Amino acid sequence: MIERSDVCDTTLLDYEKKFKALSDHKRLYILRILATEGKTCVCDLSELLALPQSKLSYHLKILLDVKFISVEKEGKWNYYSANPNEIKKILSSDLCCLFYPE
Amino acid sequence: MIERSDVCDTTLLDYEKKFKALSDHKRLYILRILATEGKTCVCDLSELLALPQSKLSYHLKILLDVKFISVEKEGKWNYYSANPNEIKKILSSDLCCLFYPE
DNA sequence: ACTATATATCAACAAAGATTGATGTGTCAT
DNA sequence: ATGACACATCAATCTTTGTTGATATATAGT
Repeated sequence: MIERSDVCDTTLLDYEKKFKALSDHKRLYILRILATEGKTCVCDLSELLALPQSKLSYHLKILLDVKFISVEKEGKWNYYSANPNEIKKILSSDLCCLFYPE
Repeated sequence: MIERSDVCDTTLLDYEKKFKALSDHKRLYILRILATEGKTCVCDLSELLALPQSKLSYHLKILLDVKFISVEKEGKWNYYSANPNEIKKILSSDLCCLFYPE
């Protein structure tokens, strides 16, 4: 639970950053794919989303920075996956079904 | 409740817009003031937030567009207030306390 | 009608974010 | 060690947002 006393400008800046990460439909789409498909490597994502690799890396980094997703390195591949808990901290349970269908 | 079938790209574009509205700490701050203080006119907001009128109007419009706030005209004044329900549709209950302290 | 106040809107500019193509780095197979 | 692949990062550019100061509109009081 967030304490009222935490709700200072610094906190607002943190949330600004998180909402900024969500304020792009490409990134929302990426999140949805990762949430529903699970662990996925960049090259597969690139195909699924029809996004060039470099653009994808750019957007993945933004989502990574605010911890909505995380990476695991396995040999040549980087597997990305969604962090349900971080997402659920922010979004209403109704909205979560955008990413996590019942 | 949002149906899985609604979760198409058009929907994502709608959410993109809502998150964009939240992705600025000035606007988050405006929301918080409106949520806690209730109905407030632009001139009072301008003082409370130390924002010039024109900048404030710009940000209010963005919040208005996505229905997080609404206006009532009364004589010379425009009174803005937060729309708790619209905000609660989007944000987790934890996060809502950013705006609506228990 | 005139003036003052409250607010919205506009045009010019500045700043931040996104896209593109190229280059760099690490890993694997040969 | 060489070549191919997976990916990150970078610099240049383009696009979108935000800011500023000025102007426009509406209302209220005199």
